[in-house]
Amino acid sequence: MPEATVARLPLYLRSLLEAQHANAATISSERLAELAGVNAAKVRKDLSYLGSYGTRGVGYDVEYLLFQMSRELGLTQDWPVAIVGLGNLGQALANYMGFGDRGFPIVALCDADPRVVGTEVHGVVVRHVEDLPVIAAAHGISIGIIATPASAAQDVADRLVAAGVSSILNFAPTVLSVPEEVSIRKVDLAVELQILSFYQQRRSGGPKLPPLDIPVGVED
Amino acid sequence: MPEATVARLPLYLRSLLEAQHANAATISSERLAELAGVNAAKVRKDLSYLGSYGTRGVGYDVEYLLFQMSRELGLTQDWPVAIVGLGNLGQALANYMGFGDRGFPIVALCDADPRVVGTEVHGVVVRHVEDLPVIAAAHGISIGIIATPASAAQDVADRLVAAGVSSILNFAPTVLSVPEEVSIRKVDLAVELQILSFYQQRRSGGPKLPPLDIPVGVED
DNA sequence: CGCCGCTTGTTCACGTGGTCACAAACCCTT
DNA sequence: AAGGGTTTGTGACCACGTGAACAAGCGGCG
Ligand SMILES: NC(=O)c1ccc[n+]([C@@H]2O[C@H](COP(=O)([O-])OP(=O)(O)OC[C@H]3O[C@@H](n4cnc5c(N)ncnc54)[C@H](O)[C@@H]3O)[C@@H](O)[C@H]2O)c1
Ligand SMILES: NC(=O)c1ccc[n+]([C@@H]2O[C@H](COP(=O)([O-])OP(=O)(O)OC[C@H]3O[C@@H](n4cnc5c(N)ncnc54)[C@H](O)[C@@H]3O)[C@@H](O)[C@H]2O)c1
Repeated sequence: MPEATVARLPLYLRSLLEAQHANAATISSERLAELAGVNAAKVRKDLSYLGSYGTRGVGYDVEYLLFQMSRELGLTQDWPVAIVGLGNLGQALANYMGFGDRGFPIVALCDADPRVVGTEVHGVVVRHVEDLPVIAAAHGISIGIIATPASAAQDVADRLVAAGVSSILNFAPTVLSVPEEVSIRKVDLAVELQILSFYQQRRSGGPKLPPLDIPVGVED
Repeated sequence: MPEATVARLPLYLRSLLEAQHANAATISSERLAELAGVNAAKVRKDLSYLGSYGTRGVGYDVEYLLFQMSRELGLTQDWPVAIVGLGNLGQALANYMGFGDRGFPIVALCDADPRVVGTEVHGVVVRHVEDLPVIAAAHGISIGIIATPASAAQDVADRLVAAGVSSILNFAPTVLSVPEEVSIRKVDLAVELQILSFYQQRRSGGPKLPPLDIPVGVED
């Protein structure tokens, strides 16, 4: 299945939940596309990777498609999550209710700062990052979230991998190297803002300054 | 310039800053590729969109490339940012130092909850979201961050657009519709976790259950 | 029972992005 | 001054993802 399709499945899932909430029994690819903000043809092609679960002339059965998609995304089981680094961001994540509700219970919190270790966040006691192997094994943790400063991120990633965690979500602005069999995804807010800045300046600044593509043939 | 290239420029920028920090005068595409975690040929092609700023046999002048790239990304000026919604996430973002340092000062905070309005976060007083037009105009805000519940996100987006904001970063798990001339980027943590879950189950669960692509000829 | 409108699933053409490979260009050494 | 080693910039090719179009299939209606 194409990576691009996988990345859209969660959007469809969310849209299906909305449709279900609105008591829709079936949904057309066009409506689903509208809810998910994509092209209808793309929706049909994506869904066809899951199997032929639609009915021509009718659409897709919302309940059934929800079940199939949840199964495909691995959401029929819970995936316990550990958060490492409980600063501003880590605490916000730990306090967020939306994860546990959706099958990603936050069962472990780790930090290296002795002032943070032992405190309680959202009902979970913060443990020392050294204890990761024991904690991970005890809870069957397979997903880890890194919310430490960039300087500590690679070390934390290594510890997570050593503890048997094979999926990592990284908020630190740095490139991590992990074994091939470990999935890694990154969320970098500074990058997002800079991308916005690029297009913003394209629009407003426009070509005020000359392109300045005159080569730097200066030395002579 | 290809969208994919634009999305990588910030990575190169960060890598160049690292190189600069390590007192490197020049840097090769290969080294830069290593730091940014991409292919070297891709680096060269990406950089060639900025102009021919390299020297064959030598590499790229770190300082000069930093300047050119900052200029291209619009980072030679500050872009004041407003955050709307100061719950868990919004407060974490407001307290984060990394944005102001990199040219994205957080100059305004808005919320709708009267218990939050008037409080101070990281030295900035939270204003009511109704006042957005005045606040935005006063500070010249062009970038807005939405950190409200999903149910309020579209309303907030409309308010931001009405206030003249033309770049939006959305943390709420919902699809927003905005005018064509407004850039929008979204960060959805639940989606990221679900993508990880998909590959996790592919690895661990593997094809334990049969593909189950037998059509649902059930009703009879 | 057959026709008609609707929606899916799939095919095809296209555009974008990624990778490879190599000539051109540069520095340094001799 | 010339040659060797190095690295850029780019052209060609390939893979992937996207969007449009359409036949096949389904339900409902007359
Ligand atoms: N806070 C935000 O809004 C925000 C925004 C964008 C990016 N980020 C990134 O997210 C990361 C965390 O940001 P933050 O504001 O929460 O930082 P923070 O400094 O508030 O918190 C970092 C936490 O990590 C802990 N830590 C440090 N080294 C550790 C180690 N080796 N093992 C375990 N824990 C360790 C610290 O004790 C601290 O509790 C940073 O990389 C930052 O760049 C944060
Ligand atoms: N906190 C997290 O770690 C986290 C993780 C993933 C996604 N999110 C998403 O980020 C968003 C914010 O999460 P949170 O945990 O901070 O939520 P929260 O409930 O803690 O805070 C939401 C804030 O938005 C304010 N608000 C509500 N309606 C508003 C309106 N119309 N105008 C202005 N402000 C309004 C509320 O008063 C509140 O202060 C949510 O959409 C959530 O799904 C948060």
